[in-house]
Amino acid sequence: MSMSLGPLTGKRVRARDVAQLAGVSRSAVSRAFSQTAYIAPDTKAKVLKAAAELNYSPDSLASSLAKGRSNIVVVVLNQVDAIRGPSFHSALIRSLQESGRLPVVLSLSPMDDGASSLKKHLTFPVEGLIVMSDSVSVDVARHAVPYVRPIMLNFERTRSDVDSIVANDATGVAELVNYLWETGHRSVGFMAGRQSSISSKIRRDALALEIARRGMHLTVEASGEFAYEQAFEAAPALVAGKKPPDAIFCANDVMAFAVMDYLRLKTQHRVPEDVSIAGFDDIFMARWPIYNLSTIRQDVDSMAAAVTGILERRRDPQNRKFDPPTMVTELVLRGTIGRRER
Amino acid sequence: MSMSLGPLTGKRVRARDVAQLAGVSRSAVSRAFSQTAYIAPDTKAKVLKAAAELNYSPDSLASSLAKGRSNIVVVVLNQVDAIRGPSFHSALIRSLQESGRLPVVLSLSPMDDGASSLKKHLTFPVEGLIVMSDSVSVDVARHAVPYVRPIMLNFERTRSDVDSIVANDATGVAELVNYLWETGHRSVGFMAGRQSSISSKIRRDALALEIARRGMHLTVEASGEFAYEQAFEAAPALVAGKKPPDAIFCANDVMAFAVMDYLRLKTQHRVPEDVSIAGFDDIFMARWPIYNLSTIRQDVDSMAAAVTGILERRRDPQNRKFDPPTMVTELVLRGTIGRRER
DNA sequence: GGCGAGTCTACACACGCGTGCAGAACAGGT
DNA sequence: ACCTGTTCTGCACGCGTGTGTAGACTCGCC
Repeated sequence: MSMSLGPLTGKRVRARDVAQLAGVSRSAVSRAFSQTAYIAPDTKAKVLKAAAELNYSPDSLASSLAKGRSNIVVVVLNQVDAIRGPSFHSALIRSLQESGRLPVVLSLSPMDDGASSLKKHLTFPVEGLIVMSDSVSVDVARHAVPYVRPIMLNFERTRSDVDSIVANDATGVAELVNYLWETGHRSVGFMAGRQSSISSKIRRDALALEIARRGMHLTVEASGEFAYEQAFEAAPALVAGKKPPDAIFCANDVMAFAVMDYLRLKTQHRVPEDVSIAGFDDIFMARWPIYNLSTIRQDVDSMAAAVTGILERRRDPQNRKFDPPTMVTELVLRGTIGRRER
Repeated sequence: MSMSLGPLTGKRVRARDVAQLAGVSRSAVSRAFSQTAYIAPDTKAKVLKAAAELNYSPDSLASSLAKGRSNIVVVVLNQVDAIRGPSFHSALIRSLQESGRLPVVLSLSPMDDGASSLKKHLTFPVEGLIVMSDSVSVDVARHAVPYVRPIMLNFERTRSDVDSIVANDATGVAELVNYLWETGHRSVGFMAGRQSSISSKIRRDALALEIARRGMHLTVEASGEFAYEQAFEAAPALVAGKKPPDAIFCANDVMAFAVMDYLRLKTQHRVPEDVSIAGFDDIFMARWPIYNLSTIRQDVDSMAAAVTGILERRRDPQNRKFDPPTMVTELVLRGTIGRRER
């Protein structure tokens, strides 16, 4: 299998080498690899045989140049583990490459709004631009690659010149509140994410709405910036009163871990006997027995597939408008939500 | 700032557009953006002004094609959070892009050795190939991109046709063992990573060597596959005897968390009073107060910089041999290593 | 054998850019 | 005024591939 090819063997093999070996013209080689172009079956077979022999495949970049259609998709993020955790990043990358696209990752500094860095680095034609960073605005994205419709995954409000996935966070939150109600919880605290984050706002609004509908009470709120350290610092405020809320909902899982750790390390409150905890995302650590967190799951694989689906539809530019895919959330019940007898 | 450019404004601007606006030839535009080519200062200024006006920068892919030198670097991994955690991935991506390279991420299925998938996806010229997956062998990497010297970060044994970074895991482990010795530990258990992983083997060998040198005892070993779940399952074996080891060293942090969680959830052993725990990597969770893990840190930023440095040196192909950069590790002492009175 | 219809191949150009080379423009010296 | 040297620009070709088009070739029929 590994034929021990010497040190850094020669140059890449080009179409003309294959043509020479197969005894045909270079353009015949090109046609053999094209889906649409016309070519006699036996010439095609001859070419493919020679190509396999030389281990040739067409240079996809030169091909992009010639066709005027690139297969490069740029994924913009701040940190790999920012919004949906590394698992979504993995799923997205894999989905892109399995659909024959080339994922290029662009990582921004935490506070970079991308205005200059996007234009500096995006000096090549792209098929798509996927923005996972919530510090990059729609305007910046549109301006950085004016000839393409960006796919915004930071949940900025929908605009016509932008594609996005409608993450149905509100439904998931409603489901959670309903379960909390049924299990006897009446007062709820909320740990918010970043101020600028739309998803944090969506989750908070849904929480407030559903709570009000049932006559429950949103008793206390704090902001944890989506990060463990800040949430740990902010946690005391959530249980400061004489009576802590029945349950605390955190805008993501990591902050839920911080609240749990604060409660067990610094207070006498037990989870879930005294305080119930719920998170959002269902990252891999939520299943660890020490947390065993009840949370709202985003299906990262179907989200990634949805992104690829958008790119697929947008290949035909006359698809002006179509329904943005809606992502379903799932309430995952583990051990951090108890029952309150009434 | 955001001048509300209409919906999907026209095509990309090319060099000839700039040339026309500046009143020069297209090649003058090209020269204006070149570092080496000769051009009169005022023509250059004229061109750059026109370029700024049109928001132009040269297509880096077409440029690669023309120069016969690509700036694309492919990063191969299994999962984003596989070997060194997402933080190294972030650091590497950023280091690459800041050095003007284009990072393309290729994510393999967990068991994929890459033999076919690498050849299928790498259909374009690359400047470098960085392999972070330990399921991809040197031979596969060499064969997938025969014209380039891969940079292997899975610590396979050094070969002349491959570049790699010498991660000085052994020194870090020696430092740890020395500290364990000084704090009175005499018996040590080891939680290994994957069988196939070279880094796990390096760490185990270093541990065994240093322990033997001091007349300490490597009393028990288990394998946790670098993963929390498997480590949690394997943890009982480490403390099964009538007397658990004084300390347990885990080949990475995540497995250390699993062992700690097992001990506190399922046994009476306290950390660090009864059993000391040490990990490897210093991922962000190691600082969480519930773990507060003593561990061996890899400096992800300098590792990433080292990778970029290798690419830089290899731009000149006559640099046949140079010393591979050595990464220093640092012993991070937190709360999971206690003192044993003797 | 000649001729028309049909099938396929090779030529040539294009994609956007880098760069060797020839020659234009210009300055300075005699 | 003429020559030499220097400085710069534009022409033209090449990077590897896709594809419209003209024409070569085959085949069948009269």
